[in-house]
Amino acid sequence: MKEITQTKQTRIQREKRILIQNAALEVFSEFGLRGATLDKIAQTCGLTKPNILYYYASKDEIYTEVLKSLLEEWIRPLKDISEQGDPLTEILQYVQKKLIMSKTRKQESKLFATEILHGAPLTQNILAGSLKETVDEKVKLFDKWISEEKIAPVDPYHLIFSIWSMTQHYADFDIQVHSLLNHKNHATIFKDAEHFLLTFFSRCLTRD
Amino acid sequence: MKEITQTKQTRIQREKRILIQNAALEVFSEFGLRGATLDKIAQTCGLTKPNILYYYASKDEIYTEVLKSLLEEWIRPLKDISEQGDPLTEILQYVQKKLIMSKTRKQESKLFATEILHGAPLTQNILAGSLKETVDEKVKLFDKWISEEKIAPVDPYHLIFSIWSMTQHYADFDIQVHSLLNHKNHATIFKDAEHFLLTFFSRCLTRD
DNA sequence: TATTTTTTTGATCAAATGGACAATTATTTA
DNA sequence: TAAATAATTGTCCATTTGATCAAAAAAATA
Repeated sequence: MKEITQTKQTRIQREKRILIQNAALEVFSEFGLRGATLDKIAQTCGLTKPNILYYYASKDEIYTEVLKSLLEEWIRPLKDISEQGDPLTEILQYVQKKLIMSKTRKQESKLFATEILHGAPLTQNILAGSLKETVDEKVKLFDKWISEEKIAPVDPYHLIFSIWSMTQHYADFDIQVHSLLNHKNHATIFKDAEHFLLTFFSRCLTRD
Repeated sequence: MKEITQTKQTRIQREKRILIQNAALEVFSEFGLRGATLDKIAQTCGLTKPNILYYYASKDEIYTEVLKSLLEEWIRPLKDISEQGDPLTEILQYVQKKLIMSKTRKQESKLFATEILHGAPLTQNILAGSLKETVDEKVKLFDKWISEEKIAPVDPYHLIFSIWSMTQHYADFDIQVHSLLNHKNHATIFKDAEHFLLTFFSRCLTRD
């Protein structure tokens, strides 16, 4: 039976599905949805192609599954921004967390970037739902902080976009970054980026 | 004869090649190198597949050609930054130009983004050469301005990265931007973005 | 251990796709 | 206008690739 209900998952099913997802993340992030092949995924995780299709009905299903399982983790740092903390500190910490994610989870960043870049064909609803909810919530919080004159008045939506774009740039366009920086040491690049970003955002969020 | 030397190009060759390039830009930017098919390009420009292959030896050649012919235009605004002008004005004007390009040349922006994201397989040398040259030149200029205390001391490379990432974000991730901004009017989004970015960068580049 | 269920795989298929080519048609040139 | 050259296309091919399926192997269960 191919029916796989949450409670009746076999040990083998659990193991193999994770195996496949890891391989899929690697291949999808490098080649995109269309560039990735089941053969490549199969080879990466050491299974045969039909065996993969025993666990997932189609290539698209694997792709959607991988994205869905990453989304939660991807949004978390934004959710972590707390109304209780010091506004500037909270935002700078968010910047830092996003930069660390670009450093340590490059594949995930590239996967999301490719997906959105090409119109988010399979995840538009997910992104428009779960993500939008959290963003709207934090925008309200930022607006509150602005009205209380705790941070400088800036458009909260565009502030979030700027944090995303500047931090993710180091993951998504790593080839270019490294090339232009003479293939400087990876750790050094991120140390410099961190310094730049923190200076940048603290200046911009501090009232004159 | 398939030899097409610069001087011996037929009227038809000139016209058709441009026709193909425009169609190719449209298709490649939407689907990526692998997702795009010769059939789609042919359909888009109203030619037959073999006819396209009469003008270009392969799909890859079309792709490389499109990228190459765009690169010049893409780098130009950076080149335009002038040592003679007022430093802050020059940089803010560059930000503005890049944002306008995101607004009016979305396809090109997405094409470059996809290319670099996936390792720039066909243009790595181009990017590492022509682009790097210009970047290095402007970095020197920025460093000069910093030593003359005309702009605040920031890492010039990361400053350029931040300009690129923040402006291109509005083209590359337009789906997400529109979705999160409740599909607000296109012009309004860019007006808001411009205001945000100019405020942002002028604050950061002004010495305390 | 015997039986049932799950897992694995070799063989195969159909569709998609990049590309080749000869024959035909259109255009240029002498 | 006739010959030469350029442009176009219908047809075909080889490869890739997502997916199927029946049979075999392995694991779980009674």
